[in-house]
Amino acid sequence: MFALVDCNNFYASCERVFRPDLNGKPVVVLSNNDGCVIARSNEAKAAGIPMGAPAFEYEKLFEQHSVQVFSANFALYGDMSSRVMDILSGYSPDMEIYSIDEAFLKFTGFEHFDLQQHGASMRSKVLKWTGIPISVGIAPTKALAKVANRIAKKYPTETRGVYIIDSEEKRIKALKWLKTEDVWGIGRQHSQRLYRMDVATAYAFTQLRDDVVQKMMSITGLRLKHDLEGIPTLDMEEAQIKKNIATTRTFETNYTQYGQLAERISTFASACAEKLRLQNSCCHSLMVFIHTNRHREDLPQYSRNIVIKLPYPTNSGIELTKFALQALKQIFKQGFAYKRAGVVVQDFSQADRLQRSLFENRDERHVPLFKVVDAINTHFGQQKVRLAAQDTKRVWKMRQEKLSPRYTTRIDDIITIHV
DNA sequence: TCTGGGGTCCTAGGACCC
DNA sequence: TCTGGGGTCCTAGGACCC
Repeated sequence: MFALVDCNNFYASCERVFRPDLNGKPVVVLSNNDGCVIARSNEAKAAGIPMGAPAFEYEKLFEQHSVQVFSANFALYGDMSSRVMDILSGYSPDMEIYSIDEAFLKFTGFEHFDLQQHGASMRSKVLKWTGIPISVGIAPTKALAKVANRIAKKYPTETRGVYIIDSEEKRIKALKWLKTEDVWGIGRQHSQRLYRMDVATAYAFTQLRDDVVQKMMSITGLRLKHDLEGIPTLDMEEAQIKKNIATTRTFETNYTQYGQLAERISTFASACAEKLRLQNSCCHSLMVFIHTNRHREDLPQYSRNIVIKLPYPTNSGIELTKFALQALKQIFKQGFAYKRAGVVVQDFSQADRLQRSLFENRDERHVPLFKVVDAINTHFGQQKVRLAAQDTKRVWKMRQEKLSPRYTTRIDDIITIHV
């Protein structure tokens, strides 16, 4: 059996842990730049705030329902996530962290365990130790565990947050209940096509012929179908090193000058380099893109990206910045108001097993240099040491007007308790 | 005025190899 | 009239996830 454990309204729940006065009240968390709603408490959902809602369009509704609005505090969410995952890892030797707020657990050899009780124990321990409410779905396959989790979340009173699909009757009932577009792995495009074929539930999807599914949704869709039928097809995945690393941002204001963009691109390239070093990778190529604001039809639009092959693999912030700026020079055009840009590094190899070339002029001194830079920045806080090409005052330049304290990762932000 | 960020996998088609 | 067979690698685009 597999369990899918999912934190309820994760970001909103994190904000509530240190603000219990917000329990029972509508809470939303905004994306970077305070742009869109990316998390909602149940009360906020009930108030009619959709996922992805642009904040400025919903200000009135926020006011009407006294919604508590927060800027994204990823330092807090990341730390809370690792606390939750630590606890869950005690419930099975085989765990896959699927996202910041979700994990699969595999129960092999748990035949003599009462899994209902096992799930209930996870739930109460995570709640007691972290303050985060979770839902647990347990079933013979990963896709069915996802379905079970959805049921647990939808009917918290009846299920007490834990639901098990352990019989054919329960499986059929669950699949008939689940709408096509809510199936894990069926997105908007496919669900629209499926509706045109009168496939409105997960059950109807499993009644399609294998070749029909494969033709329409490739091997990925067929695997999903089998998993929903109760045939374990999707297995646990090993934590892998990333194959792409991106650092991209929407700007607080429009940038029209090359110099402004160059500073941003330098910061993004440095951040990519740091993430590369963290997983011990070097990249062989890099992509830079710049976009104007696509929502402004009154302004001239321009959007381009360029991929640069590097002469040698690297994870040096100095080198990546140099190459990223070369790329930017090639695509920058005067006369546009830029709103978004980013750097994506790709084609990785392991940093300590590089294939070297006879003619490369790689500066070996960067390796020890960035070891020191990373050590200093870890010890004294993010971006204490930066390249001169980066802004010396601010790093991300985002609007974050409603940022909560970093309660768990910053000594100055620890709460004081008055007895 | 204001609209997020970061990933994965699969397929088809073209270029190229022997 | 008739023009082989079997591969690999790369890229772009489409779909999906949180």
